[in-house]
Order: sequence, then C-alpha cells, then structure tokens
Amino acid sequence: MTDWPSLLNPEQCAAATAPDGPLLVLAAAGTGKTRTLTYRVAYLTENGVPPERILLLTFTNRAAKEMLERAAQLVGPAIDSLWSGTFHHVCNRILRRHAPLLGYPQSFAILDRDAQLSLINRCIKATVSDPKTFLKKEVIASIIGKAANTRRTFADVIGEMTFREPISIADAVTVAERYEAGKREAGAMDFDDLLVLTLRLFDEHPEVLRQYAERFRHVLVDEYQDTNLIQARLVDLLASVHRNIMAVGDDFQCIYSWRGADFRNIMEFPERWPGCRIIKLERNYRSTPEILAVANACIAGNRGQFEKTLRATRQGGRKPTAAMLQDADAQSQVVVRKIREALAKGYCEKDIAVLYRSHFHAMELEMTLKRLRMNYVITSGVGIFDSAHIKDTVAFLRLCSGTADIFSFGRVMGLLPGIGEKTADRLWTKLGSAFDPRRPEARAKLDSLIPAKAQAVWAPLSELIRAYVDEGLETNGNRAVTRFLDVWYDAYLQRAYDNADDRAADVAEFAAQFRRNEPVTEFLYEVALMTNVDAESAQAVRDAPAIHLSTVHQAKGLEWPVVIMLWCMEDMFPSAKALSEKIDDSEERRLFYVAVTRAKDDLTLCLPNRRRMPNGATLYLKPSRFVKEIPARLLNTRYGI
DNA sequence: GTTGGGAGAATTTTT
DNA sequence: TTCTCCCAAC
Repeated sequence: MTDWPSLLNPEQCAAATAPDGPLLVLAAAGTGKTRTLTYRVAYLTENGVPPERILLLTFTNRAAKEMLERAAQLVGPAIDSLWSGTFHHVCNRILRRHAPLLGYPQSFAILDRDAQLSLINRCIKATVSDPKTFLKKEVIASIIGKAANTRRTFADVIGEMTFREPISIADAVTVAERYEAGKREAGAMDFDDLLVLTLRLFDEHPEVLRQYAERFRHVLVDEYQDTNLIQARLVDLLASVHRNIMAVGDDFQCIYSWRGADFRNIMEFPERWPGCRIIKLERNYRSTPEILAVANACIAGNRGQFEKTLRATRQGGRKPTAAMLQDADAQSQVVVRKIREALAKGYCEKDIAVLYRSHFHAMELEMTLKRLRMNYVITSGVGIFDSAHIKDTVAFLRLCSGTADIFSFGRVMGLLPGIGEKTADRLWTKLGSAFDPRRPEARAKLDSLIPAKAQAVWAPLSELIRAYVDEGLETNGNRAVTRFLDVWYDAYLQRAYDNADDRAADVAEFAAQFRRNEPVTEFLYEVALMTNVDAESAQAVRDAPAIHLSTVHQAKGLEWPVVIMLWCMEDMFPSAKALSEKIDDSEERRLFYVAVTRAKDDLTLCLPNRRRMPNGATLYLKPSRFVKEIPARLLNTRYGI
C-alpha cells in the first residue's frame, strides 16, 4: 500500500484520497495539480476501481498522456485501459461507436478549420451574388462556433451583433443552413459537432448515456475553468449515476472564453453538485517568493473570483526585471544577453522560455536567434498536422483505406495537373460519391475518369493504391507513407515548394508516428484532433537542448526556470483586438498571470516602446497596464540594453 | 476550368 | 514580410 501522506502535502493528499462524492479542487498555479490528479488516479486503482471505469478529461492529449505515464509508474501498465484525453478526443471515441444512431456514417470525417472555411466559402458563393460585400468566411465560422458552444441558434447570435455596413441576416442564415446541409451530405462533423452531437446522442438515446454513466465510476476533469457549457453538461451527465466527479481547475487561469469557455462553470460547480467537497491548493512549489508576489499583484485587478493567494514554499530569489527598451531590436538583444547569462549560470537551453501574446510578436526575435545560430524551437501557429503536406498525405491515406470523402478526394485530385475543385467534384459524383479501393472495378473506374492530361502523373498513385490493398499496408501506415513519399510525393513537393526538403522531412517524421500493426484507419480517425503539442515528437522537442518560444496559450501547464516575456505593451499585451471584442480586460489579465506563473527562478518583462508596422510606419506604445499595476518595489526596473 | 501572376491587405488566442 | 484573392491567359 502506498503511503500517501508522505508523498503529498495535506491538501493534495485530501484531494487524492477523498472519499466518493463530488469534489472541487481549486488549484492555483504551480501547486501540484497534475501531481494530485495523477495520485488520485493511482489511489483509485489501488483501491479497487478498475482503470477502464475511470474517465480522465484533460485540456490537451499531451497532459493526459503525461499523467498516465506517471500513474503507470505507481500502479503498473493496467492503467492503459483508462479512458483519457481531450473532450473532443473522448467524444470522437464515443461517436465512432454510435454515429449511425444520429444518421452519420461510422467513418464520419472530421472537418479541420481549413476544410470548414472552404465549405463555408462555397456556401457563401452559392448564396450571395457579391461575396465582397458580404461577411467573410472567418466571421461566419466564428458565429457558427459561438452558436454551437453557447447552445444557441445562429440567428440568435447574429441577431445580437452590429455591423458597420448593412448585411443581409437572411442570407447569413441561409449560408449557415447550407453549411449544415453540406456537412450532413458529406457525412462530416466539425470540431464543435463532436461535442454537440455527443450531447444530442445522450439526449436522444438515454440508453446510450446510461451505458457510459454506469461504466464510469469516476470522472476526473482537469482545467475545469476552461470548459464550455456543453462540456460541463457532458461531464454532469457522465457523472450522473455514480456522482463521483472531481473537477480540478483555477478560475484565475481561464483563458479560453473566446472559444466558449465559461468560468461560471467552476464558480457554480458547488451549486450544481450540492454537498461537494472543496479543497484549495495554495502552496506553490514552483516559483520564488519574488515571482509569486508579482503574480499575486497581477491578478489582484480582477474581481468576482474564488479567493486564493499563492503562498511560497521556496526561499528568496531575485526580483523580476522590467526592461524598458527602445524597440524590437533592443528587445532581441536583451533576450540574447539574458540567455547567455542564464547559460553561464549553469542553466541549459531547455530551461529557458520566451513567451508572448501572439505568434507574430516573436518574428524579429526568431530572425535574430536564427542569425546567431542559437538553438531554439518554436510552437508556431500552424501545427504540423495543419500543414498542407501532412494533409495531402492524410488525404491520400484516406483514399487508400476506403474512408475518403469529398474533401480528401478533392485534395488528392487537386495534386494532379489540370484538375481543380470543379473537376474533382464532378469525378466524385461520377464515382457515386464513394470509393472502395478494395474493389478492382472501382479502381479501374477511377483510372478511366482521370483526364488525359493527368494520366501519366496519376499512374504511380493508382499503382500505390493497389499495392496498399494487395500488400496489406492497412496495418503498416509507416510503410504506406514512406512509399507515397518515395514514389511520388517527394517529386511533387520539389515541383511545388521551395522548402520541399523540410516538408519531405515532416512527412517522413509523420510516417514514424504510426505504430506497427495498428490499423491506419484508427489513426486517421484521430489525426484531425491532434495538435502540435500532442505530436509524438513534442516531448522530444521539449527535451531538446533548445530555447523554447511559445504563445502564452500554448505554454499553459508548462514551467521553465527562466522566462522572458516579450512586448509587455498596451495593444500588444493586452491585445487591442481582444479588448475590442470583450467587455473588459479580465481575460487578458488572467493570461498575463498565466505567463508570469510559468517562471520558476527568473522572470524578465520586456517593454519596447516602438514598433515598426508592416507598412514601414513607426508606432509608439505605452507600457502595459498589467505592468503598471505591479507595485514598483516588486520589480527591478532597468532602462536600455 | 485551371493556373499563375500580380496586386493588395494585414497580423489573437486553438480543439 | 507573407498570405489571399482576383483576373487574365491557356
């Protein structure tokens, strides 16, 4: 039996070994939240709860994986049968079994953002005569998403909005309806559908809900502050039979409200689950007292939250630095100097992170680091799975494995000379909106439909599809991808891109993600839900000897000894765009708080007061309100480089 | 219908 | 500077 009190502090221990019943754990930053959840899982299994009867919902697949790996060290490999992952991941898993009940094929496709936008674009063109004067596809997408995540109708949401130019609400509604119809027709779901349709599944088929609610004796939810209405409802339903729900979160760290996250979920949890136990974790093990003092000062500007104060357990260190600078160049220089100092003090490159509000804030620094040949990795805006070359590869695998839909089919056809959207659509229709590569007639039919101009280029692909079926590559994705690359795609990349070699290397890396003997289709079902932080190589990247560049959002849940924050200026952080869309600045302030609390030993805030705009103009910026709110005595302010 | 060139706009966060 | 869209030539 494990001696829990010796491994955990009293609050952590109380949470990990709590008796059955609803439980809310308010875990401030750096207080051992992950540790507590991991031990909770271990405690439950050690006390006779079979792992397959535990559901662990996390914000990223990466977080789930890490917790399970740690729990496995405590209780062994049986833990693998536990259900875990993001909401989207788990919903996908459930829907793969029951989609036909909702009129979707079992092999339904998941529309990623690009596919979603292109479908919306088609719907716009089919609806309005002059798309220029109409809402942009991104705007329509965000309205559709908002409606889905807040459980309202599109018409309701758009009805509340105001527009500079008059636009036809009726047309917008038609576009949204066509979009829904288009998804239906293709048997596809977008990201929000995964949540919405799982909820509908549970509503319309209580017997299915019952099956899962009985199965999961314990439901554990990490990062509960970032759940939206649908997610909270799903959790409530799944925990409705056994009532063993453990929600872990920190209302100070709710930073995804633009995606529908509603921290009222966490605030109102005690009312929704009467009799729930509340445990607060406030002992911070991560940061120096000086950093925590700044963190506490940052968040003090927000109201209406659970009272929590970070209490230091570590001994004194150094005050965080505010570097008052001229411009981006000076900022880059300070970062470089800071990195060199840290390395001289004995830190490794992977101990250092540079954080910023938006991807483009890191552009100048990235060029400097590249020029100086310093090792760095950047979690960029486009994840590896979002890149065109990986999508091409995935689309081709779909075609090979007989799970192609109009989107993946069109993608592959688009790689051929002389075939564009229209021709691809026509071919798909002629194929009967389906393609089963196992049937030789189907393959022959497709071959015969390819226009003469593309025949020569197509032939090796056709042969590859045949080989995929005949040589049993459906359980050897690695080999299928490698051959695709060697036989055909590499040459295509060379023709189409100037950075073809980098892309080819990505595809080769992608091939390595397939496990031997795992059905390729299983992997394909998941691939749309994977992000760059979830990639198999992400762990390797984080362990690599390199400085980490990341947005604050993507840094959630991580920590580094040395943290440098860029552009702590008004309009940058807080972001002007975000402020214009929100009632107040509280979410931006929480984001700033998240950034500050990533630092363990050393924190530097950069405040460059000039910014060069793309058109060459210079913009003068004021220091961020979030820096000004910090009492001066808590910071070591320095001027110049 | 497709493709490539050229002009123009422009930067929030992501499952 | 990088993506996106539009138009004109095949």
